Amino acid sequence: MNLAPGNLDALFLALADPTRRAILTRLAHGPTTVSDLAQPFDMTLPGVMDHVRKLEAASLVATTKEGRVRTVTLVADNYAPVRIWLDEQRDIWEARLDRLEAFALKPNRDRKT
Amino acid sequence: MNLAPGNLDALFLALADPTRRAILTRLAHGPTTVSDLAQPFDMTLPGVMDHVRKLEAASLVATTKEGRVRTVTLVADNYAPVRIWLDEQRDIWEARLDRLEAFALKPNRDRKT
DNA sequence: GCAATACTAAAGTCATCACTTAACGAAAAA
DNA sequence: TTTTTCGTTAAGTGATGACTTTAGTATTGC
Repeated sequence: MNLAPGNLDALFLALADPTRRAILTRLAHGPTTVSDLAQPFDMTLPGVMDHVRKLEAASLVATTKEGRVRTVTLVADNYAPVRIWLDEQRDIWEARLDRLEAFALKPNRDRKT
Repeated sequence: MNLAPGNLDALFLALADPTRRAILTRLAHGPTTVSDLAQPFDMTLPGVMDHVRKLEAASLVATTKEGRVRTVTLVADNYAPVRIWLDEQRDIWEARLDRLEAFALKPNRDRKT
Protein backbone atom coordinates (compact mmCIF):
# COMPACT_ATOMS: atom_id res chain seq x y z
CA MET A 1 0.00 0.00 0.00
CA ASN A 2 2.92 2.28 -0.67
CA LEU A 3 2.38 5.27 -2.89
CA ALA A 4 5.13 5.56 -5.42
CA PRO A 5 7.23 8.71 -5.13
CA GLY A 6 6.41 9.58 -8.70
CA ASN A 7 2.84 9.85 -7.56
CA LEU A 8 3.52 13.19 -5.91
CA ASP A 9 4.85 14.48 -9.20
CA ALA A 10 1.68 13.53 -11.05
CA LEU A 11 -0.43 14.74 -8.17
CA PHE A 12 1.06 18.20 -7.89
CA LEU A 13 1.27 18.56 -11.64
CA ALA A 14 -2.40 17.66 -11.96
CA LEU A 15 -3.26 20.31 -9.40
CA ALA A 16 -1.14 22.97 -11.11
CA ASP A 17 -3.77 23.75 -13.72
CA PRO A 18 -6.80 25.97 -13.04
CA THR A 19 -9.06 24.04 -15.39
CA ARG A 20 -8.28 20.80 -13.61
CA ARG A 21 -8.82 22.36 -10.20
CA ALA A 22 -12.19 23.64 -11.42
CA ILE A 23 -13.04 20.13 -12.60
CA LEU A 24 -12.14 18.77 -9.19
CA THR A 25 -14.30 21.35 -7.46
CA ARG A 26 -17.16 20.47 -9.74
CA LEU A 27 -16.69 16.78 -8.96
CA ALA A 28 -16.64 17.41 -5.23
CA HIS A 29 -20.35 18.12 -5.65
CA GLY A 30 -20.91 14.75 -7.29
CA PRO A 31 -20.07 12.61 -10.32
CA THR A 32 -20.72 13.79 -13.88
CA THR A 33 -20.19 12.87 -17.48
CA VAL A 34 -17.36 14.19 -19.60
CA SER A 35 -19.62 16.37 -21.76
CA ASP A 36 -21.13 17.85 -18.64
CA LEU A 37 -17.69 18.67 -17.36
CA ALA A 38 -16.73 20.26 -20.65
CA GLN A 39 -19.77 22.51 -20.88
CA PRO A 40 -18.71 25.42 -18.62
CA PHE A 41 -15.27 25.61 -20.19
CA ASP A 42 -14.57 27.21 -23.51
CA MET A 43 -12.74 24.14 -24.66
CA THR A 44 -13.23 21.25 -27.02
CA LEU A 45 -14.01 17.76 -25.78
CA PRO A 46 -10.58 16.29 -26.48
CA GLY A 47 -9.09 19.07 -24.42
CA VAL A 48 -11.25 18.21 -21.46
CA MET A 49 -10.53 14.52 -21.91
CA ASP A 50 -6.81 15.28 -21.66
CA HIS A 51 -7.42 16.88 -18.30
CA VAL A 52 -9.57 14.01 -17.09
CA ARG A 53 -6.89 11.56 -18.11
CA LYS A 54 -4.28 13.45 -16.14
CA LEU A 55 -6.48 13.58 -13.10
CA GLU A 56 -7.02 9.87 -13.44
CA ALA A 57 -3.28 9.24 -13.78
CA ALA A 58 -2.83 11.11 -10.51
CA SER A 59 -5.51 8.93 -8.86
CA LEU A 60 -7.56 12.00 -8.16
CA VAL A 61 -10.58 10.76 -10.09
CA ALA A 62 -11.89 7.48 -11.44
CA THR A 63 -13.99 6.95 -14.54
CA THR A 64 -16.36 4.26 -15.76
CA LYS A 65 -18.05 3.91 -19.09
CA GLU A 66 -21.61 2.72 -19.55
CA GLY A 67 -22.84 2.62 -23.07
CA ARG A 68 -21.37 5.66 -24.73
CA VAL A 69 -21.31 7.78 -21.57
CA ARG A 70 -18.24 8.07 -19.37
CA THR A 71 -18.85 9.07 -15.79
CA VAL A 72 -16.15 10.79 -13.78
CA THR A 73 -16.04 10.44 -9.99
CA LEU A 74 -13.82 11.94 -7.34
CA VAL A 75 -11.67 9.37 -5.56
CA ALA A 76 -12.09 9.37 -1.80
CA ASP A 77 -8.99 10.51 0.10
CA ASN A 78 -7.47 11.59 -3.15
CA TYR A 79 -5.46 14.42 -1.60
CA ALA A 80 -4.00 12.33 1.19
CA PRO A 81 -0.47 12.12 -0.25
CA VAL A 82 -0.37 15.89 -0.52
CA ARG A 83 -1.49 16.37 3.06
CA ILE A 84 1.03 13.80 4.25
CA TRP A 85 3.85 15.54 2.46
CA LEU A 86 2.83 18.94 3.80
CA ASP A 87 2.67 17.54 7.33
CA GLU A 88 6.11 16.03 7.01
CA GLN A 89 7.52 19.35 5.91
CA ARG A 90 5.84 21.13 8.77
CA ASP A 91 7.23 18.61 11.23
CA ILE A 92 10.78 19.22 10.08
CA TRP A 93 10.28 22.96 10.13
CA GLU A 94 8.78 22.98 13.60
CA ALA A 95 11.42 20.71 15.02
CA ARG A 96 13.94 23.27 13.90
CA LEU A 97 12.00 26.17 15.41
CA ASP A 98 11.84 24.27 18.68
CA ARG A 99 15.59 23.88 18.65
CA LEU A 100 16.04 27.59 17.98
CA GLU A 101 13.69 28.49 20.78
CA ALA A 102 15.44 26.15 23.18
CA PHE A 103 18.68 27.89 22.31
CA ALA A 104 17.20 31.35 22.80
CA LEU A 105 15.80 30.45 26.21
CA LYS A 106 18.93 28.74 27.40
CA PRO A 107 20.63 30.53 30.36
CA ASN A 108 23.39 32.59 28.81
CA ARG A 109 25.99 31.10 31.07
CA ASP A 110 28.14 30.29 28.06
CA ARG A 111 27.79 33.58 26.30
CA LYS A 112 30.00 36.61 26.42
CA THR A 113 28.54 39.87 27.69
CA MET B 1 -4.90 39.65 2.07
CA ASN B 2 -6.16 37.77 -0.92
CA LEU B 3 -3.77 35.49 -2.68
CA ALA B 4 -4.02 35.77 -6.42
CA PRO B 5 -5.44 32.66 -8.11
CA GLY B 6 -2.40 32.41 -10.31
CA ASN B 7 -0.45 31.82 -7.15
CA LEU B 8 -1.86 28.33 -6.81
CA ASP B 9 -0.65 27.53 -10.30
CA ALA B 10 2.91 28.55 -9.51
CA LEU B 11 2.69 26.90 -6.12
CA PHE B 12 1.54 23.50 -7.31
CA LEU B 13 3.84 23.63 -10.30
CA ALA B 14 6.79 24.39 -8.04
CA LEU B 15 5.89 21.39 -5.90
CA ALA B 16 5.53 19.08 -8.90
CA ASP B 17 9.26 18.50 -9.23
CA PRO B 18 11.19 16.07 -7.04
CA THR B 19 14.35 18.16 -7.06
CA ARG B 20 12.46 21.18 -5.83
CA ARG B 21 10.70 19.19 -3.14
CA ALA B 22 14.09 17.91 -2.01
CA ILE B 23 15.35 21.49 -1.88
CA LEU B 24 12.37 22.47 0.24
CA THR B 25 13.01 19.59 2.62
CA ARG B 26 16.62 20.63 2.89
CA LEU B 27 15.58 24.21 3.63
CA ALA B 28 13.14 23.11 6.32
CA HIS B 29 16.25 22.29 8.33
CA GLY B 30 17.58 25.80 7.89
CA PRO B 31 18.83 28.35 5.34
CA THR B 32 21.69 27.58 2.98
CA THR B 33 23.60 28.96 0.07
CA VAL B 34 22.93 28.06 -3.54
CA SER B 35 26.14 26.06 -3.92
CA ASP B 36 25.31 24.13 -0.79
CA LEU B 37 21.90 23.31 -2.19
CA ALA B 38 23.42 22.19 -5.46
CA GLN B 39 25.95 19.84 -3.92
CA PRO B 40 23.82 16.72 -3.32
CA PHE B 41 22.27 16.91 -6.78
CA ASP B 42 23.99 15.74 -9.91
CA MET B 43 23.23 19.02 -11.56
CA THR B 44 25.03 22.17 -12.59
CA LEU B 45 24.64 25.40 -10.69
CA PRO B 46 22.49 27.14 -13.30
CA GLY B 47 20.10 24.22 -13.13
CA VAL B 48 19.72 24.57 -9.39
CA MET B 49 19.30 28.32 -9.74
CA ASP B 50 16.39 27.73 -12.10
CA HIS B 51 14.71 25.70 -9.41
CA VAL B 52 15.40 28.29 -6.74
CA ARG B 53 13.95 30.97 -8.95
CA LYS B 54 10.76 28.97 -9.42
CA LEU B 55 10.45 28.37 -5.73
CA GLU B 56 10.92 32.06 -5.19
CA ALA B 57 8.29 32.90 -7.79
CA ALA B 58 5.88 30.68 -5.89
CA SER B 59 6.73 32.51 -2.65
CA LEU B 60 7.95 29.27 -1.14
CA VAL B 61 11.44 30.59 -0.47
CA ALA B 62 13.17 33.95 -0.21
CA THR B 63 16.74 34.77 -1.11
CA THR B 64 19.20 37.46 -0.14
CA LYS B 65 22.62 38.13 -1.46
CA GLU B 66 25.53 39.21 0.68
CA GLY B 67 28.76 39.69 -1.16
CA ARG B 68 28.93 36.94 -3.70
CA VAL B 69 26.87 34.46 -1.67
CA ARG B 70 23.15 34.04 -2.09
CA THR B 71 21.32 32.59 0.88
CA VAL B 72 18.03 30.77 0.41
CA THR B 73 15.47 30.65 3.21
CA LEU B 74 12.13 28.94 3.57
CA VAL B 75 9.23 31.37 3.79
CA ALA B 76 7.08 30.90 6.88
CA ASP B 77 3.55 29.69 6.15
CA ASN B 78 4.56 29.08 2.59
CA TYR B 79 2.17 26.17 2.08
CA ALA B 80 -0.86 27.97 3.48
CA PRO B 81 -2.61 28.51 0.13
CA VAL B 82 -2.32 24.80 -0.62
CA ARG B 83 -3.79 23.83 2.73
CA ILE B 84 -6.58 26.34 2.30
CA TRP B 85 -7.47 24.98 -1.09
CA LEU B 86 -7.42 21.40 0.17
CA ASP B 87 -9.67 22.33 3.06
CA GLU B 88 -12.13 24.03 0.75
CA GLN B 89 -12.33 20.93 -1.39
CA ARG B 90 -12.85 18.75 1.63
CA ASP B 91 -15.61 21.00 2.87
CA ILE B 92 -17.52 20.71 -0.38
CA TRP B 93 -16.99 16.97 -0.48
CA GLU B 94 -18.13 16.45 3.09
CA ALA B 95 -21.16 18.65 2.70
CA ARG B 96 -22.23 16.36 -0.08
CA LEU B 97 -21.60 13.23 1.96
CA ASP B 98 -23.71 14.71 4.75
CA ARG B 99 -26.53 15.25 2.32
CA LEU B 100 -26.27 11.69 1.08
CA GLU B 101 -26.26 10.37 4.61
CA ALA B 102 -29.25 12.46 5.54
CA PHE B 103 -31.07 10.97 2.61
CA ALA B 104 -30.10 7.44 3.53
CA LEU B 105 -31.27 7.89 7.12
CA LYS B 106 -34.48 9.61 6.20
CA PRO B 107 -37.60 7.62 7.22
CA ASN B 108 -38.66 5.81 4.12
CA ARG B 109 -42.14 7.18 4.29
CA ASP B 110 -41.89 8.31 0.69
CA ARG B 111 -40.34 5.18 -0.68
CA LYS B 112 -41.93 2.20 -2.25
CA THR B 113 -41.43 -1.19 -0.63
C1' DG C 1 47.36 42.66 -8.25
C1' DC C 2 45.88 37.78 -9.35
C1' DA C 3 43.62 33.77 -8.76
C1' DA C 4 39.97 31.21 -6.92
C1' DT C 5 35.06 31.29 -5.56
C1' DA C 6 30.04 32.02 -6.02
C1' DC C 7 26.90 33.10 -8.74
C1' DT C 8 24.54 34.84 -13.22
C1' DA C 9 23.34 35.46 -18.02
C1' DA C 10 22.86 33.63 -22.79
C1' DA C 11 21.79 30.33 -25.84
C1' DG C 12 20.54 25.91 -27.18
C1' DT C 13 18.30 21.08 -26.86
C1' DC C 14 14.89 17.77 -26.12
C1' DA C 15 10.55 16.54 -23.77
C1' DT C 16 6.15 17.63 -22.11
C1' DC C 17 1.86 20.69 -21.81
C1' DA C 18 -2.33 22.61 -23.22
C1' DC C 19 -4.65 22.95 -26.45
C1' DT C 20 -6.69 22.59 -31.66
C1' DT C 21 -8.97 20.44 -35.96
C1' DA C 22 -10.41 16.52 -38.42
C1' DA C 23 -11.86 12.03 -38.84
C1' DC C 24 -13.80 7.90 -36.85
C1' DG C 25 -16.67 4.40 -33.70
C1' DA C 26 -20.22 2.90 -31.31
C1' DA C 27 -24.63 3.47 -28.67
C1' DA C 28 -29.11 5.63 -28.66
C1' DA C 29 -32.98 8.13 -30.78
C1' DA C 30 -36.00 9.11 -34.52
C1' DT D 1 -32.07 2.45 -40.91
C1' DT D 2 -30.52 6.79 -40.74
C1' DT D 3 -29.11 10.37 -37.77
C1' DT D 4 -27.62 12.26 -33.52
C1' DT D 5 -25.00 12.09 -29.57
C1' DC D 6 -20.93 10.99 -26.69
C1' DG D 7 -16.66 9.89 -26.74
C1' DT D 8 -11.97 8.68 -28.69
C1' DT D 9 -7.78 8.73 -31.80
C1' DA D 10 -4.43 10.99 -34.47
C1' DA D 11 -1.76 14.61 -35.79
C1' DG D 12 -0.14 19.06 -35.26
C1' DT D 13 1.19 23.79 -32.98
C1' DG D 14 3.08 27.06 -29.92
C1' DA D 15 4.59 27.62 -25.19
C1' DT D 16 6.93 26.10 -21.24
C1' DG D 17 10.01 22.76 -18.50
C1' DA D 18 14.33 20.91 -17.15
C1' DC D 19 18.25 20.83 -18.05
C1' DT D 20 23.22 21.77 -20.52
C1' DT D 21 27.58 24.34 -21.95
C1' DT D 22 29.96 28.41 -22.36
C1' DA D 23 31.13 32.74 -21.03
C1' DG D 24 30.81 36.24 -18.17
C1' DT D 25 30.78 39.48 -13.36
C1' DA D 26 31.47 40.50 -8.82
C1' DT D 27 33.63 39.35 -4.34
C1' DT D 28 37.19 37.34 -1.43
C1' DG D 29 41.75 35.27 -0.20
C1' DC D 30 46.54 35.29 -0.90
